Amino acid sequence: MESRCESCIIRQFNSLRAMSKEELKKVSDSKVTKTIKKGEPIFEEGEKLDGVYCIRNGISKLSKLSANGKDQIVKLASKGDVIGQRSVVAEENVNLSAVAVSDMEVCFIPKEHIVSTLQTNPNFTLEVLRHMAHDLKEADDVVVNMSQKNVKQRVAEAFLYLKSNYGEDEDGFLTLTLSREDISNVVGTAVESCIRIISEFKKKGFLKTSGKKIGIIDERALKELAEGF
Amino acid sequence: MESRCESCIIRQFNSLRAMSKEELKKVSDSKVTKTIKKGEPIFEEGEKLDGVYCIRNGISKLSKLSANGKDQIVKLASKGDVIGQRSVVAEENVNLSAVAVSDMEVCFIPKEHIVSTLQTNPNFTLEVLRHMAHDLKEADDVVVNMSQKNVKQRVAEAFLYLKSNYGEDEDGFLTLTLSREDISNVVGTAVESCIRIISEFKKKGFLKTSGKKIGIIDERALKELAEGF
DNA sequence: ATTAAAACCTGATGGATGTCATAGTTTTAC
DNA sequence: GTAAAACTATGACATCCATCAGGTTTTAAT
Repeated sequence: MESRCESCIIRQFNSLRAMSKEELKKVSDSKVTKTIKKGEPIFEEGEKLDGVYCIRNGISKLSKLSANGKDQIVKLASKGDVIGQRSVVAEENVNLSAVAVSDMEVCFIPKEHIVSTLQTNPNFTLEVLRHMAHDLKEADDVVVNMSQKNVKQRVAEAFLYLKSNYGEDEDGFLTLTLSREDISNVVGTAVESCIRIISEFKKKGFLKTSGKKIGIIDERALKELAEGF
Repeated sequence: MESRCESCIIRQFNSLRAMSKEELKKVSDSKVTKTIKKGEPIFEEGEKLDGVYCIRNGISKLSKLSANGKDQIVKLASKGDVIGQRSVVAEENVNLSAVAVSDMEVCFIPKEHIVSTLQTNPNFTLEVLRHMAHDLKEADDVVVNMSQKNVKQRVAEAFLYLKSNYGEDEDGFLTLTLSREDISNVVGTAVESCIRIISEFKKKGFLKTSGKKIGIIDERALKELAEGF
């Protein structure tokens, strides 16, 4: 299952594409590919990371524990995303926990290679910077949504997000199946409230469910609801 | 009032300190110092920025308009902060509006100088990256606070933040006086709710007010409240 | 296949918070 | 210096949403 970074397609989607051949060779020689089962952690909030993780397959939730004991999911990361980068760049302990929400395959890249490339290859640094600028914008948007939209709107948005980012299967169900609790933790609400809203959306014909799988039937209605019409 | 960037103390607090003498000279030759009165905008959401603004004096609110017409304040920027950087780096229109909440003096730096330095000076790029990594962490924290803390806790936090970042005057009032509406927009709540909570804090002896000025009396109580005890 | 555990769902209830109405106070502008 | 405008404050009320309690269904383990 091992492979060379130089020929890894995933790399095209992230900042590693700005590395030179030699830099990439060093990374490839020292990287370690790991398999992570659904539910297992990649790293935990507060840990000191010795490198970053490049996601080859699967999806991870990045979350932060709040004072009241609830986990707020701040971001979902998938194929091509590099996680742990923020903390390596800032030379701080990691501020979020990463847990697999589906089986994953990731490459661990020791930070020495990242740090030394950051110090010498401005193209790479700029590429990382651009990605972080994008993440920051998204985070700003999340802040606004959290404070200005109600739970129903945020639940609607969450499903639209899941569809547009991870797609749906041949039966029209969202490819990424999250537990009701995970959905609640994305939305920032109580599990019961979240379930109630899903039921309501089902009754109104916006959604369909089958076990924990959820499918979007009326995307337009969800969009209008999320936008506040 | 004009001065050279090379001898500007402000620079020590931001990423410009990683510029070389020559780079800084070019910036200094092309920069334009502007005075902005309280209440006036520096730039508006959606605009295309031709440069960044380095704050020499005063404080600006960075906010985003939500679908329901309310302005959510995402960040307060002050002396030494460089604003507009995210959008210049990402080559996107700016995602936030910047409005002065006190009289300000800012230096406008054309983006050519920023972009060319980003492409050639890895130290500078890394410095900008570190700042952005820090902002991203803060944004993550705000997301968690917004979703997991109640309004009372967030109001308490806001005052603690204002004290620790901008200090208080000789009479014990917060140096930065925001309108009740601005406080509400930081906290993400209705003005009336915010005012009611301020009244409650006053009755409990946590705060004192004098006109729109607010002073913290019992910092410990506010901290405990914000942390959820 | 059986049982235990986990996840999902629904109802009842109370507290938190937004909205509307109205009045007092401070600031601004002429 | 005065009137208008903007801001601050408080009450009444409706709604949203979290919590608790109790059920059902699904999943996992033996």
